[in-house]
Order: sequence, then C-alpha cells, then structure tokens
Amino acid sequence: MPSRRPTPPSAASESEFLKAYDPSAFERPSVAVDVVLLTLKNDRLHTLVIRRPEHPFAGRWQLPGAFIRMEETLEQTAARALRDKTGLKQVFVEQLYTFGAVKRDPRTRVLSVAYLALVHAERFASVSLPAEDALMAEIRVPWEGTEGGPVDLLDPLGRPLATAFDHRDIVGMAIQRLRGKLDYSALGFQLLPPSFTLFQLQRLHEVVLGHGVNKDSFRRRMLATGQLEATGEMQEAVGHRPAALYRFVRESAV
Amino acid sequence: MPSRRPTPPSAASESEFLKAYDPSAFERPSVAVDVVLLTLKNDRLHTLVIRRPEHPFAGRWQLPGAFIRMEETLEQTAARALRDKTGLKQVFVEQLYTFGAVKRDPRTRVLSVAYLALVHAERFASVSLPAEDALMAEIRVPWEGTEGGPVDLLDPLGRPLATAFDHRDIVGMAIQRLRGKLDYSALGFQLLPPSFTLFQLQRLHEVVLGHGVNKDSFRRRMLATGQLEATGEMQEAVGHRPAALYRFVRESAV
DNA sequence: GAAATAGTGTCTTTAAGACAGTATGTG
DNA sequence: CACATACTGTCTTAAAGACACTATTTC
Repeated sequence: MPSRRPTPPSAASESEFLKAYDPSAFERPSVAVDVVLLTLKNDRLHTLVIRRPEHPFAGRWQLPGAFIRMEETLEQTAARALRDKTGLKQVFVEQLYTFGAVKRDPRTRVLSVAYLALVHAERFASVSLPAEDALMAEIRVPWEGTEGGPVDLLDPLGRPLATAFDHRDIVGMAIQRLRGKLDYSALGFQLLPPSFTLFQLQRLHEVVLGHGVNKDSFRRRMLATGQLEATGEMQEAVGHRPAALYRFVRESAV
Repeated sequence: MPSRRPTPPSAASESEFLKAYDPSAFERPSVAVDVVLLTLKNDRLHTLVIRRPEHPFAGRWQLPGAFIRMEETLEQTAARALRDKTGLKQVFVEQLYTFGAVKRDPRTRVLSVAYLALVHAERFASVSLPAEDALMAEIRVPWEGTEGGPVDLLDPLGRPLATAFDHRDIVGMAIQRLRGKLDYSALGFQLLPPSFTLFQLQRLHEVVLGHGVNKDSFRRRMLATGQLEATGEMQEAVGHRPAALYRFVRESAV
C-alpha cells in the first residue's frame, strides 16, 4: 500500500499543517493489545503463551492478543483477548507499556499496547487450554531488582521456548512493573486466593522479587498496613501448626 | 470510511480467525503522540500548551503532539513534536500511558500515546514561543500523593485555561508519575540546571510532591545516595551565605 | 550588625533486622 | 514425642525527624 501522507510545503510550516490536517487522511499503524497473564504455580511465576500457527514466527510462542476494534477501549480489547483464549472474565488488568519499534512485526507497522493481567492459581486451574496450542510458560528473570530487560520463557520441562515478536521484552516489562509496585500497592493480592496465610503472602513476595525477605519485619509490616483482616479460619491438615487465614481489605479511609 | 472489518463466521472460531488474519485488513485507529513538557518556573510546575486554531475544540489549549509516521518510533514522534513547537532537541522523554477512550477525539478514533518530557528552566528560557499560540501553563494539582486524576491548567494571571480533549487527564498522569518516581529515580534532576544547591533540590521535591520535606533528613538522604558530586563552586551574590553547588552523577556500579 | 540561608552535632523516635523461646498442629 | 511451621517478645541497628547552635555572605 503506497503512503498517503502528503509532503508538507515546508518544514517551517509543518506544525501548522499537521494541526489543521484531518488525522484520518494519514496512513495509520495497526494497533494490537497483548496481554501478560501472570499466575503463581509451584512457587514460580508463569505466563500464558499461544503457539503461532502461521507466518511470521510460525510455530513460535506469543502472548495472547487481539487487534483493537474501532468501538472498544484498550481495556476491552485486553479483556476480549483473555476471554477468547481462556474463557476467563473479570480478570484484573493494568496497562503496562506501548511498544512501537518500527520493525517489531515484519508484516506491517503494528503497535502493541501491552497489558498486565493477574489471576490466582486456583482460578486459573479451572481453565482448560487447548493442549498443543497454549501453555503456561515458566518465567526466568535474568536480572535483579527493577533493572528490566527481556526474560526467558520455559516449557514445563524447563527448556527455553522460542518466542515471537518482542514478547520476551513485554513479559520483562510486566515483571519489572510487578516488582516495582509490589511493596506499595495491592497488586500482589491478585495472585493469591481470597484467603491466605501470611507465609503464603511472604512466599509470593519472595518469588516475585527474586530474593528472600525478612520474616519478622515482613509480618509486622503487612499487619501494620491495615490491608489484612483475619477471617477467623485456620489452615487444616497441613502437617504442622496451622496458620491463621487472612483476607485482603482495601485500606479504610481516615 | 466504511468499516473493513469482516464478521467472523462464529464467535467460537473468532480467535482462530483473528490469528490468521492479516492485520493490515482491519480498520485502524489513528495514533498520536502527545507530550507533557514540564519545567519549573517561580517554584511552580508548568507545562507547554498550544492554542488550537480549528475545530474540534477551536481556541482551546492542547498539549503539543503529532501523528505517528509509519517509519518513526514513538520516541521519535515525541521528539519531533517537541522540536516543531519549541526548537528543543535532546530533551529527556519517557513514555507515560496510552489513552484509548473511544470518543476522546470527536472526529475519528484517535489513540494518544502520552510522553513525559522534562527540561530545566534556563534551557527552556531560550525558547521563543509564538506569543498568542503557545504558553507555559501553571499546573494546579487538586489531589494529594499519587492518587491521580485530572489537574487544572492556569494562564499567567492564574485563570483556568479551557483545554482540549482529555489533556487535563494526561497532565495529571504526568504529575502522578513524576511524584511516584521522584524519590527513587533520577527523574527530578532533569528539572534542575547542571549545577544546583541542595536547597534548590529540596525545593524541587517540595514543589513536585506538593508538601514540605524535612530539611535535615533530606540533605542526609541525598548526600548518601552517591548521586551528588560537589562541583567545588559556590553560589555568588545571593544575599546570604552561599551554598555549595553540586552536579548529578549516575551512581557508579559496585 | 541585621537578615537570610548554609551547614554541623546530637538527641529522640521509629522501623527493620536478629534471635530466643513458646505454641500447636500432623504423623 | 519428633517435626515443622506459627507466633510472641525483646534486643540491636539504622534511618528519619527534631532541634540547638555556629558559619558566611550581602546589604
């Protein structure tokens, strides 16, 4: 398709020209929404990937995604992509970053607005994935803290997966965001079932952050946030002293 | 322009259909990059706005922006928009958020990938803006902390400006980001000249955060970061004891 | 010397880390 | 009763806040 972008009369007047110009007359990029669906499984972070059936990157693995429709918001596109691949509805999603490298898709210019989605393991267990076409890939993070960068995705046997497009960078951005916001936001609770023990919460933090945390101060700090409320229930049949169960409650206003 | 998006044969097979479909066959949104150019003036945060000459929102004020070109990255579009409006080059920019409400532009579907840009006042002073068409609007933030939400933009006489599109939300997102990252990143130094006093740095933090900070611990904390290096110079002719000048240096690796 | 901010030293308060010791389930 | 983790209490250490006091410059 030839470019329909006209050449402005001069560089100096270009900004005036652009302001006056109807945006629909410019050649437009395609816009996709790609979703990093994270969950915790066997004390490891996993993300949903789909096998591409076709060129480009045929046979390689990509994040679930969809092209944006003219009548839906970006969040709705993200929700639709998730619903189509997993059947899940009402999943927590948050916008991550928009990837705009010129050649990131070899076919044509495609921007990707990436979203982070979080579900807890019990909820994800109800999803039946098409056996050959989709899997939960384990995430291996080759950097520390919130340094950022691409991550590795592993199949259930621990072998690296061949991935499509810049999707290893997108998952890397998801980990960077999750690590950065874990301490001061309620993001992490989305990865736990509705009721959980303090130790499960601590293990979640350790898995996400990639290092151990001090048990005593972690418990003190979490209980001091006012975000936790004892359910009154206890663990059962756990082979040791059972822990109290808590639920997450949004901080009450002053 | 009629929609070119074909109706898939059934909802169940839609995801298969989308995967196989060439993205260039879908109707595409327009994509603009809008830039929040922040600077510090008279101990207040200001952002560059441009008067719209035409419908929609004729006469109202908008952020500098440009439609993305097929051969340039998002960062390049942001840099071009800044260059066209101000002549500034080599400005620090960081992606903020992508705004995708369906009706945010009444003409057609336009996504806006918003960027945050930071320059220090001395540098911005060299810019000559077209008197009637552009101004630095003072930002008034009606919320605390990193709560977020739209902000108010004021003209030089302190009167509220009528703004276009969702640009008050975009500037709000810029403030939220700046407040959130000020403490643990080097973002703030972009708003100061190459050499500055600890008091100027403190004042910057207070202006951005919207509240006073403890002088003693602020000085201790800043000097302990290893990000500051004494230039050996002092302030001159300041009507009181002159302070030592520092420059920002990136933390050296361990 | 008055005004104004720079800079130092030290005490108090608070949060984090360390660690000892007791508690209570399952097998 | 052995084991494993839950939970409490207290001491130590590090950071933040408070505050008194001294230091320099311009006017």
